[in-house]
Amino acid sequence: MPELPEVETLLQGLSPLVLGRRIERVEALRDRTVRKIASFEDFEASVVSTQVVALRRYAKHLIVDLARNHEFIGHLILHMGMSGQLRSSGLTGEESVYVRHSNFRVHLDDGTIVAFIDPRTFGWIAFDSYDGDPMPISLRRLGPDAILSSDPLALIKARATSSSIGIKWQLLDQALIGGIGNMYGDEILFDAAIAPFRTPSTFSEEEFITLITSIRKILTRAIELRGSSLFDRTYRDIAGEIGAAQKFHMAYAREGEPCLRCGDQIVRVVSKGRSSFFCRICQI
DNA sequence: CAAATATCCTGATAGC
DNA sequence: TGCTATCAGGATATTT
Repeated sequence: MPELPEVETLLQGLSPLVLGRRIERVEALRDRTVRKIASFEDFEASVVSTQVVALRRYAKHLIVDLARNHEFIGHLILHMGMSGQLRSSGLTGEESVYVRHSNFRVHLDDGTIVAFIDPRTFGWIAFDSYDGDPMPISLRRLGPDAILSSDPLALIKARATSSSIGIKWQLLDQALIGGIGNMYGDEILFDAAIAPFRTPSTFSEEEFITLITSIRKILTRAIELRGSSLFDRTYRDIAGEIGAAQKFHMAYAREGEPCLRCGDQIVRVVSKGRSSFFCRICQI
């Protein structure tokens, strides 16, 4: 389940492979993968023969800025969904991009092939034309990025306190703050010692500051550890290597195991169809 | 209008 | 052994 740290790791791996390269060909092997387009032919016409001039990440999205004749024309946007992976022929050979569920491929002018592999097809790719705003139109509804934004506290506090839903669901709301998913949501709340179902309207000023501190701390550490690869090893970087952040997980997927702070059992509570793992003693 | 729920999908796993 | 049922989850559409 690639969240912000996993997407940041993919960005680091992908950048040196594609920066400055020209897109020669794109292949869509599955209908659902390329979305928000009138037709694949339109999409193809938009991106083929463009040059990759920049790569960036916003929330859980990878943004590939494209130029034609040295003029910036738009962005390719990638969202990894639940099971999305990237693989490059330049790193792991051609056979690694021609695998089952290789749903989308880009062929570059140096022969490199980059594949988007996604069994559960919750991931997607889109193209947004440049319209004068550096933020692609598809991403403008997103809230501040969880780590790029210098001061998300002021931005989210007013909105969070005006809602009656629990903090866990607010952290997952990409329109409020971008980049946090179910896994890091639990890790952040454990670190901040805040219970997932607490409503932010009950938070003290200190608790807000603690929460913002934990968001930065947990996500930054996970980036340094190159993301979390759980038991199923679904997440891997573009070279196929697993991350190490899961070794530091204190709550997520630890149901029944002892809390590493107090020794009580970590519990799992399902609400709105989503699991939350937390410690009933440490998180209040 | 806000919040809750249904929906998409397939690999892994539990249970019989 | 091999089958079936269940589960996981991000974002969007639909319903309450």
